[in-house]
Amino acid sequence: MLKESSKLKKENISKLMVSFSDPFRLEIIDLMMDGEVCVCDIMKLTNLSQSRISYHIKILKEAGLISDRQEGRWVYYSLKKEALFLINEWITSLTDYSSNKKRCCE
Amino acid sequence: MLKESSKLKKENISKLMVSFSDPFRLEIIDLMMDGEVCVCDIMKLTNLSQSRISYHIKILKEAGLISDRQEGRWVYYSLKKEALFLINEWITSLTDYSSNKKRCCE
DNA sequence: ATTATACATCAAAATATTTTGATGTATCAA
DNA sequence: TTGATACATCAAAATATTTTGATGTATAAT
Repeated sequence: MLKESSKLKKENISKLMVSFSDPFRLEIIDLMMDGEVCVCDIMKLTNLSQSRISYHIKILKEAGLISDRQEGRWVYYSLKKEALFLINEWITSLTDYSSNKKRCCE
Repeated sequence: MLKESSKLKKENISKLMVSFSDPFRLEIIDLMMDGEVCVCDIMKLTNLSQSRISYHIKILKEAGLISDRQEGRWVYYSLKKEALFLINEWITSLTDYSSNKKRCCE
């Protein structure tokens, strides 16, 4: 069962998954795959409003998926490798189950 | 970028991720890791109402995460290996990026 | 045929999330 | 010190999701 096989608590898992559940957040995450971005970058590359982006960024941050680094007036956001790693591990534990379990009729 | 590296479309990704974004659905998924379950099993093992379970099952089904098999009055649900595999692949592509990308100051 | 079981579906209510536009704060440049 | 930029935060409105209780459908047992 998930409880046993994952280092993440169910609550954290759902928060992380919520991050991925919105198309606009996926866009933002997508941009972060190319490295650090600031809100202004995201504004240029998508056409979401500033406060809308800040809102989504907040969700991502509270899920522990991204980190921020301030440089003057800019705040740069990037994906946290550690979080990605934990998610990957969790998903893998889900996938692995399927090699152990058989269907009733197989 | 995700677009390039994944076989899943962004729309499908978010639907799959929505599946994982609700704690009750995670419970249900958790139960399915032990093999096929029917709604009545889920009712016994959690204490969600029948229609509530059916609702969540529907979300999971529409996301393509589970399959069903009817046997008399019972419908057995189970995780789709293929879907798990695709998610795993997508998450891995996310994680892999981090080995290629450097922070600005590293 | 009748009744019970297993589940789906529906509409309404409850609740949660998202968007918008306005305002606030910090940094910087002139 | 004034004005501009980058972003956060807020409250209200818009929208979406979830829950509930009722009803519907199919299967099966009596």
